[in-house]
Amino acid sequence: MNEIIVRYPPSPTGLFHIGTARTVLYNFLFAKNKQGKAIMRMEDTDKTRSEKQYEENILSGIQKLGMAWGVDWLSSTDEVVYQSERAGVYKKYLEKLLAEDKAYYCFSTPEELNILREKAQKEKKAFRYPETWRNADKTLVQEKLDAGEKSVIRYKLPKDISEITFTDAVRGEVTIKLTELDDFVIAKNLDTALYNFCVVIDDNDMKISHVIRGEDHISNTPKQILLFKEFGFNIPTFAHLPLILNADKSKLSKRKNKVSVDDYLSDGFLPEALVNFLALLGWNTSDEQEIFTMEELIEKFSLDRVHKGGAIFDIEKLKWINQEWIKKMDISEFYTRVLEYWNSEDVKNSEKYNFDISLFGDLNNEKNILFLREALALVKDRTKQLSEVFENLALFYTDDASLEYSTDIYFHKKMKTSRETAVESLEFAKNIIENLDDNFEFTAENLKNLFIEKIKEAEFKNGYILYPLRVALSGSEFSPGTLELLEIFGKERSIVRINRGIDLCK
RNA sequence: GGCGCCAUCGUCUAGGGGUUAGGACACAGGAUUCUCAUUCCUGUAACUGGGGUUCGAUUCCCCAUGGCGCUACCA
Repeated sequence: MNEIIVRYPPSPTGLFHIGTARTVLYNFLFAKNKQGKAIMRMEDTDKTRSEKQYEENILSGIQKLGMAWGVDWLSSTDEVVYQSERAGVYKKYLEKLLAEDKAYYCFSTPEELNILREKAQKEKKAFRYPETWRNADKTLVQEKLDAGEKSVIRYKLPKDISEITFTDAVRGEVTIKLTELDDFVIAKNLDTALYNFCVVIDDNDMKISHVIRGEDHISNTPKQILLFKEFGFNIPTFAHLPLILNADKSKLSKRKNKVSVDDYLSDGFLPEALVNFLALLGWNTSDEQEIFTMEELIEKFSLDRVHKGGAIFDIEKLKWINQEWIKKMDISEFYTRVLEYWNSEDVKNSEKYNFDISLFGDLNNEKNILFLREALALVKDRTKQLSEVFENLALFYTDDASLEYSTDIYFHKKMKTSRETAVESLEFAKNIIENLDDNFEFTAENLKNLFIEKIKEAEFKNGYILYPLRVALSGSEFSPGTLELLEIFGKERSIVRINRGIDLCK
């Protein structure tokens, strides 16, 4: 059995795209599942559109997604292959085709061709290159070349083949008639080969066994197969993945969606969640599992369970998966991740997020670290995105004596509380706290037992006391548990906040 | 326009010749809790249409329809 080799084929013409990430992921999962390997191939033949910054963004994005899993996504590749550095290789093959009269120079200008294209459109016919230069006089061609006239190199479509059929690993047999094709351009010139040509040479040189890519490449496949055959190369197995779609079912695009992986990362989504979510967009196991570790994904992945139809990118599901991953974390991990998040360059440099972590004091100080960890523990399971955390922590750091909030929130129908009754409730709570024994351990659990008992004695409802107390402690109607708040603030700070509440209500 | 691909709840999907068409997200209601969140329970909600094949099609075949993709000297 031949070795399984796949390629990651990003084109550095934009920031690391969610769709690219999904393609890379599926290639990775497939290769790992088969104990094969993956090669990073930067498809940067288009010099005008390719940019170094995008290349770096893609490479680092792939690392970011893999890192969280303890997986080095590039480990199985010795290096990154750049198509832009392989022009010499392509040139040899180009010259070979030219010499064998399998390819030819074409001097038709884009303008000329466009006119024909529009004409065909009007006549409701498919446009085909009219083969003007297919059998042109050699000396004429040479003269034009010598004169430096602009030309391209076209592949001479074989006339003895009527159709191309290939077996797609996700779609089954796909057939395209050769009459649908024309003498397509394979290079701008000897030094600038184009995509459809380069990938064939590369796939062969790299011994690629499986080409896993987006559905938008189906129509390129027959052209490539023609070239594979022309050179006598082994034809890899193709697998065309369903597209990721906008809400309106069009191909996922910048105009209608966030498409850059960095955007999602800086919105506080975990790489684990992103990968988990992406894996499920177009693929699934037949069981009902939704949350997968990378190991499980690798173990269970197979191309024959890849869906054929496109899938809409549903941010709500992503949020849910993200929260599931956050809930799975222990508090130390959460602490580390949140800090990493606040300190990541994208978040720091973004105007959108102003997380001033100096709020938490000097985080080399043991006491500050401890307090932050406790606060994070209270906030963790209610977090959907890391971007919410800072705001949710604010209440722990505001000045106790000058807490600001509207006393309207003391009103609660079900608890039968109001701004007026709050004074009684708060005095009651304060009294309990002030009269604690010196050796009373100020923990949520102890406090709960004590409060429940005292409230019962006084024949109040739990909520009648605890709800206003929450408001006084947090300055908000929604917060972590009241007893947990007491514990984290401790006796003294709690009393200050309660007094503040009483003042505000009077 | 031409060619190709695709088609199960709003979304992601399972399923498959005979099923109460299953799960998850979202949404709604309820239980628990001191609120929100969590957790638990319940509910609303789908096989695009028409022909075949068949005792029986949502499932297989064909057609139509619809959606999308490609239609570059981009990838």
